[in-house]
Amino acid sequence: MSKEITGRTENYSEWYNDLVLKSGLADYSAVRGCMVIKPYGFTLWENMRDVLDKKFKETGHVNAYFPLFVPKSLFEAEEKNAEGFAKECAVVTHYRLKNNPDEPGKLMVDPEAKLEEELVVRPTSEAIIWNTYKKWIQSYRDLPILVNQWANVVRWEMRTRLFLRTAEFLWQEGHTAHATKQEAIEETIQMINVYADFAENYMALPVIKGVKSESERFAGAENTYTIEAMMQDGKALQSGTSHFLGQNFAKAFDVTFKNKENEEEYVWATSWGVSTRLIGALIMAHADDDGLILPPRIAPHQVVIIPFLSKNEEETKKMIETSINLKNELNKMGIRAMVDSDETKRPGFKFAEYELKGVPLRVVIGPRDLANGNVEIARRDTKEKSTISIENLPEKIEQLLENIQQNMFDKAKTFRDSNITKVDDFETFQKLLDEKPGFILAHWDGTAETEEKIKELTKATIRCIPLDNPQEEGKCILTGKPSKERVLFARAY
RNA sequence: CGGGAUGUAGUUCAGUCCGGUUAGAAUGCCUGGUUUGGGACCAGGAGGUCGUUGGUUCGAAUCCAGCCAUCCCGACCA
Repeated sequence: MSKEITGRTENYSEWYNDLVLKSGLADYSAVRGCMVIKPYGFTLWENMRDVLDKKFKETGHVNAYFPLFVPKSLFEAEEKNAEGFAKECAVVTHYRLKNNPDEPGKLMVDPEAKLEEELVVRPTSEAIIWNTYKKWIQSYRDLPILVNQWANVVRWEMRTRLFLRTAEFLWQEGHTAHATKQEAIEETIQMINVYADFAENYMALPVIKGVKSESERFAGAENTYTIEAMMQDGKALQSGTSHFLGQNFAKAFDVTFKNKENEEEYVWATSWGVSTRLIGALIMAHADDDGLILPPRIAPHQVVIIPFLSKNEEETKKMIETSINLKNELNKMGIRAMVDSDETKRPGFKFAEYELKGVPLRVVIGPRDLANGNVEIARRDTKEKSTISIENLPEKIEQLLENIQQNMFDKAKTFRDSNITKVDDFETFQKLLDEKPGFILAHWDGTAETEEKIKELTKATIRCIPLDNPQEEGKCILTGKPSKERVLFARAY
């Protein structure tokens, strides 16, 4: 009642904003395009981060930290990369403020304190990292270098949206250096697989793995792998990328090593990243008009236990006790459970509040339940309520959480799959994008010109060329030229 | 960056067109009481640099200009 959420069908954008703000994930800030990630949102990010970090370490990576600032001369060294990001770089030009003599109490940039060389606020860290790697690498024995960093980056976007596109955002960026091309390519593929595994098994977000077309490729990369997810409005969201950088950065930063044959060679590189944008994906893939629906594996709270308070003090005490015992048992099993015994809020209010926050499972313990040895359980994903015996409750809850996790994935996958259509003529292609938004598999002649033209006509872009794509003869949807496989088209965030 | 809209109490908004006492409502908040199986009720109370800076005026939330922020559409975006 107090927190009205705009309906999904009414206005999808407003629905999204309402959810982010009212569920307590994030807030706007006084800085253009920058948001505050609130504790609830940050806990969610921490959970995602912890899972990913573990996976990175399991695959041999270590964390490090590189500077926020990149001297302009370093930044521009890899030309394509620099050019790709140039338009959205924040630049530090001065290092001091001073009192404004014309306006007492106000500060001004001290013109005397101009930097000799401007510092670019990193939009990504390849430049500063490869400049560093040059010092670290002399021999094949120094390779591979498998480093990741958790950091913030800044991209001065014209139009921002909470989590999906903000001027500053949090992410991780892996930067690896290898002795052979083969090894670097394997690394690139390994990491896109790590991302896909994370998206599907933790975020319950089905993704399509693929390769970017040349025009959608990361600036400075030889090849970009991507995972693409479908949102509930049928649009695609690029959810993670892994780049094979070839020797581009090694050449730009003169990073060479002596191989076993005592020959000087350029180092092979990869980089890969996912960001807080994933939280946007989570919302748009799963949430409904009542609020967020978070997958149990990363939800800040997996279970909320709400004791009903009774006039009978003794009874109330007992319900709270039972609640806390259950919480402790769940915690012991590694389940993130909380008790809300706040007397000042009524149960109905709490129900609505935790539904808004997307807590996967709600356990209600009231006098009636207590007397019968039952509790009421409500799952967020299906909104089903059931009364179950208190016997073996923790085990049942554990099972239910797994069930919810799986159900969320299945539901999202069914939705996605039913919104992927094979199309063979351009008229249908155009019509479908407007009438039934989703992904379209269509033939493409492989040229950037055709891709550009299709984008102009339909606003749809090639999201990726799926991996393990079935090969089939066909004709380009636009030009009719021969094509050997279908590629994935969609309108995208 | 272009077009449109908005900015008044924690929140949502009225008041602005047509300047004039002490700026209102709902909700939220605080206190007390009654309540409690799906967003409770009664009584009392606190809470506002009207986004910001400047201008016009005897007088500005109201008119004008700049700036800041947000939303929507577009352009742009690995």
